[in-house]
Amino acid sequence: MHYWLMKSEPDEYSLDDLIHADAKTCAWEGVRNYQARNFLRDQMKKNDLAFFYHSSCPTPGIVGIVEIIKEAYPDPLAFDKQSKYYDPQSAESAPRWFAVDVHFVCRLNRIITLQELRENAALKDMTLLKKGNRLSVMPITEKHWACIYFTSL
DNA sequence: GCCAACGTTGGC
DNA sequence: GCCAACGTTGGC
Repeated sequence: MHYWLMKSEPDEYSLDDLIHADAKTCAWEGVRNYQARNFLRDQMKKNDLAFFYHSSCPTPGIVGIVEIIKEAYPDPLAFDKQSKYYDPQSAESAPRWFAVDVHFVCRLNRIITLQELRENAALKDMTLLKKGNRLSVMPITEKHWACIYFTSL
């Protein structure tokens, strides 16, 4: 069992969008960073949990929890010429990019803001808080997961 | 393999 | 909109 943090820009796709999606489920597509892809493709397993993080918005932070319900499969947007995530170098016979399916678990009682995460000494080693970190999919330790979850209660 | 130029992320 | 910090591309 692994824990994750997944970023999404709420203008693009927010936790509310997921709550209102069919079966409260969506494909996590459009990851175009190799390190993030490797986590997603090689280490994300069914039943893993992930924090849903809102980025590039007025108050960045963790807003909810989702569950991985389908492990990695080729990202269909990479084959879609109409998509901004289209990648001509990703052949269907040798896909370069991958997606997983996630299902809504809960909204946190309150947003745990990036500022609050930074101010929590117990979280200072979190990948998210490392200088220059730009990963949209990253692992999170069980300790950090529990710490964040309990502060949300 | 080096590295300059360019593009992107994402907080502020 | 600014800009730091990366990641990618492509000439050499």
